[in-house]
Amino acid sequence: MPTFSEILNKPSVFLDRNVLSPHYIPETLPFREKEIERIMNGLSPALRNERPRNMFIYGKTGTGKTCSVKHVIGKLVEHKDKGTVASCYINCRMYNSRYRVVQKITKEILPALDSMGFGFAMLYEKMMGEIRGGGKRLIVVLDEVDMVKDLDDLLYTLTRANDELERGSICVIGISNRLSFKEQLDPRSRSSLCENEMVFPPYTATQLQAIISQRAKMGFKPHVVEDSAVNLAAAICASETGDARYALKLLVKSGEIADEHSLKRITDKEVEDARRSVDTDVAFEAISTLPDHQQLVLLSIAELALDKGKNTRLTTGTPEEDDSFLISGEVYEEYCKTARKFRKPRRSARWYREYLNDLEMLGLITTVESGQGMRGRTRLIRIGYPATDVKKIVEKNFLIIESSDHRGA
DNA sequence: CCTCCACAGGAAGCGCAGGAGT
DNA sequence: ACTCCTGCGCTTCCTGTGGAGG
Repeated sequence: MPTFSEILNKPSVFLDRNVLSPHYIPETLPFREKEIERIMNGLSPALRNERPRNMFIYGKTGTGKTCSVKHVIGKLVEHKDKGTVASCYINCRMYNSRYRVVQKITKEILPALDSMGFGFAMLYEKMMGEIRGGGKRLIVVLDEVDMVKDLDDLLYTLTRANDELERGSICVIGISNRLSFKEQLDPRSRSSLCENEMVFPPYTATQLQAIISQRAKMGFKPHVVEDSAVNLAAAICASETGDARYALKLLVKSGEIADEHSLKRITDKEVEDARRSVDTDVAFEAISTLPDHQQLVLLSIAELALDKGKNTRLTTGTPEEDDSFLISGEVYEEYCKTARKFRKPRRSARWYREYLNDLEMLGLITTVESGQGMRGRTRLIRIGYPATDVKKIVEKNFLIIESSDHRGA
């Protein structure tokens, strides 16, 4: 049995793990100089006590959108003549409705107030009072803005608020990784949010390589990471999505693997191993935090996909145009069975469709509208992760839930 | 051509939880 | 302690929608 001091004194390849965290904001963001300058220009009116124009930023995940905005906001509030500038960063995955967003803003600018349980009108008045009173130039960053359910209402509220304010103002910066969501917006809210638009392109392989090696130098002890390992990590990410966050995860995991095996260096092999491990970690995280019924739907899809795989095992040589698509209706039937098996009251078919949309948004499944050859209009569903893994994760989760239920009952 | 099927997704409304106002 | 109000998850009902089949 090791002691804590033994564990703490165990040699490690890491120098500073914080640097490798996706939340770390470096002093300089390579390859984003132009974008940062534009954001700074856009927000600079706040320092002259004017209202900055709203801004909408989009780009794929891990292209440095959030990082750049946080970087600029950080510089802004550090500025010596910041005057009445205030900022509020909101991740809309957690604050996904007009009510929650306004509640979060109010709590942020009025920390003394215990904002739980107020009605919307009350919160709104408190917020407005605070902005008016301080003549505040409030900058609200709405990250993953497409997650907000009543976004039109929210944007309307926030832009209308400016008309009511004779002192102070609200400026909205929306960040999204889905370009298409802009089309679903009400024309009025679209024009107000998109007063100023920016696109963050994905990093190229060489850019990723530079970013990773910069971070690796700060995060690991000298000469730990082999150059070829950095190149491999960059190549893996560039070929998949150009997601810099994924690249950082790979590095961290590689380091952990190296520590585990008491290795002094990180080579291609550790990166390869890390890749497999990161992929299952991501899936596990995404799936196990899902609400119960979404997990049940996912499990049903996984089981049907496995059944179908077995039946069509004879015709193995059809990787393209594989008919592993499932029909919405049959998945719902399977879901009802699964729900009964786990003694959960089943949700209605309408709500089940809503779950499908959520699962698709998370990239756990993909769906396509049925074309010809199909009867009627339905959705064809395909699972995004290996069905066996999904099944294992969900069933494990439910075994835990069930056993704790029994103890409770 | 029309009708039917098998769904998609909008609208309305319901019950509940939890805080405000009295 | 009570009533009122609000947000939220959900169901029920309903109106599209696009190909299959007669």
